[in-house]
Amino acid sequence: MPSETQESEWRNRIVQGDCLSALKGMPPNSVDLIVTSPPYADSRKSTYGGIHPDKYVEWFLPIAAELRRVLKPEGSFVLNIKEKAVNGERHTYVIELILELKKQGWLWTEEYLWHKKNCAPGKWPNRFRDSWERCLHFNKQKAFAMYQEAVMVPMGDWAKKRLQNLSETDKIRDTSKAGSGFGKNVSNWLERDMAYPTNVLHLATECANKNHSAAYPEDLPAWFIKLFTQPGDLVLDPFLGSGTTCVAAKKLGRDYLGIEIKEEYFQLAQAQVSQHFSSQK
Amino acid sequence: MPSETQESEWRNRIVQGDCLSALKGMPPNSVDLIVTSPPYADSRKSTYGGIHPDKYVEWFLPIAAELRRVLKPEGSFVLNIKEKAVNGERHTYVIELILELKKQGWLWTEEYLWHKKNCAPGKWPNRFRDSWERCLHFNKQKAFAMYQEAVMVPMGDWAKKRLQNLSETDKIRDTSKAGSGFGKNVSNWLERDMAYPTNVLHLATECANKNHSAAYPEDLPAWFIKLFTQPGDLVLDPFLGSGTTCVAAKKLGRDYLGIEIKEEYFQLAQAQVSQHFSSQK
DNA sequence: GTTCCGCATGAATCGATAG
DNA sequence: ACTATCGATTCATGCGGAA
Repeated sequence: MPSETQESEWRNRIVQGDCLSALKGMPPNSVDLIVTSPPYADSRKSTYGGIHPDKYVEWFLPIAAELRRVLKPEGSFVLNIKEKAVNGERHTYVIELILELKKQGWLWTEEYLWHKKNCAPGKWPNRFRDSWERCLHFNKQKAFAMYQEAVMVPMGDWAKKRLQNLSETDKIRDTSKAGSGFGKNVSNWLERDMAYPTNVLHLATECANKNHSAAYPEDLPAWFIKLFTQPGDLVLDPFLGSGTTCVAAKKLGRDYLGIEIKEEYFQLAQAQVSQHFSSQK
Repeated sequence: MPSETQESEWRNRIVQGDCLSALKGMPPNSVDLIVTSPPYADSRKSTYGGIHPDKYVEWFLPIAAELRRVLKPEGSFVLNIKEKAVNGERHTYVIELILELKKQGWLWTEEYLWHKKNCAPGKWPNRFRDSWERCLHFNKQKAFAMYQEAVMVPMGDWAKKRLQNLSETDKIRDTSKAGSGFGKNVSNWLERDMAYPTNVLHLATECANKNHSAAYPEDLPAWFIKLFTQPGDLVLDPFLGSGTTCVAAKKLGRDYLGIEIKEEYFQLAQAQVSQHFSSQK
């Protein structure tokens, strides 16, 4: 960790260390977006020092307070998380966390979903395979940065047909509408082969043939990075893992800052990001 | 409402009245499955007497206590619900309700999702269209009835490719085999091509062109009815609305009980169910 | 009898305006 | 300052009429 708290020291770096300590060294109001997938409760205890579900909220809250401090007022915080099933029930630490984060001052703006196209197989007597995770969206204030056009998607089939066969009367009608001042955005209609997405991301999980267990597809942080930042903005992941968030940010021309406590993952993350640089040049 | 509390009085009927009062007249441990979509907070205030978001939990809890009383020990309770956006934030009444239901003794077994294929349009500066709702699954005890085979689905790409590559003669042969009742082999193949679903239901909302506004596609209760009951079991919907749950139950050979307070919806629900009867005969 | 196209219609939400 | 109402925005779906 650098001892200076100048902003330039906190850009395009991967820091090894405890994220709470590292965050405390950072200047306030300097991050545009936080995207992270924290260690899951009790899972992979051997590899990551799992947190017991009953202790999860109290473990996370001090970190969240620091995240709130370093985030810009118009910034966003996206938390990818899913509660485990414990003793046949869904544990409540995630929803308790939402309530506590609100007490901390966070606004719970939205709950996006990651609907996994392919999820781990398995069979249990009391439940099916879990194919979704929460992407909780928090803010410091009601007015925050959002660039919706950056994530538009092609429209449904019907639109293609419509646009192909756009009749003369249709065109005339649209024009006259605009002329009379009612249809304020003709361009919207004419250029309309793209639509805004919904709050569900339907992405596949990353394939397993990489030499790390990144259960977080690059498309996930990439989507939120496009949606909530512009090129040159700073993206923070306090639980970097194998580096996915930083790679996504760099590929999109954003600055990144990753924090990772485990030596092994820290090395891996550095390698992933460097690899991208070299392949770029 | 009947004054008797004999079980036969509470099967294959639609009751008009306040659901809390009606439930209190019911015998305990008599229902196999409760599937319902209660009036959403503050919505349809004009037509349904909307409940204020801040009062939602306290309004729902006494009803939930009665539901728990009438549910069989091995029964399930599926609650389709989604929180509103209030003042730019997602309201917390749904997650507070989960915590309170647990205090009441319910087990929060799972959270299924309804991922809507088509969701309401709209554009806002701070969020996208909401295309999902929660289907919270609660139980009285850890061991409950679940018939997973009843909701198996055709397998994914692997099966599709196989079917694509089948020659026409193969298809005909397979079809005729199946149709003629031969072929344990065929059924084996079919079973191999079937997989257990996940905890996400990807269904379209019912379209508006019907003469009632059932914003609850019949496939949704039907799926849970198949999953958690057997023919002859009793399915309860304490907020019946236009009757969708009862129609789904009856079509699947289950007994039903619907409770609806609004005269208009009560009439509509009765009509819907009768219509199904007559078209059956 | 098909296929195609036009159209109305939402379990929505926000911001502005009015009381 | 707080609540109530209204207009604007937006797109997948299925019906009905047309080709």
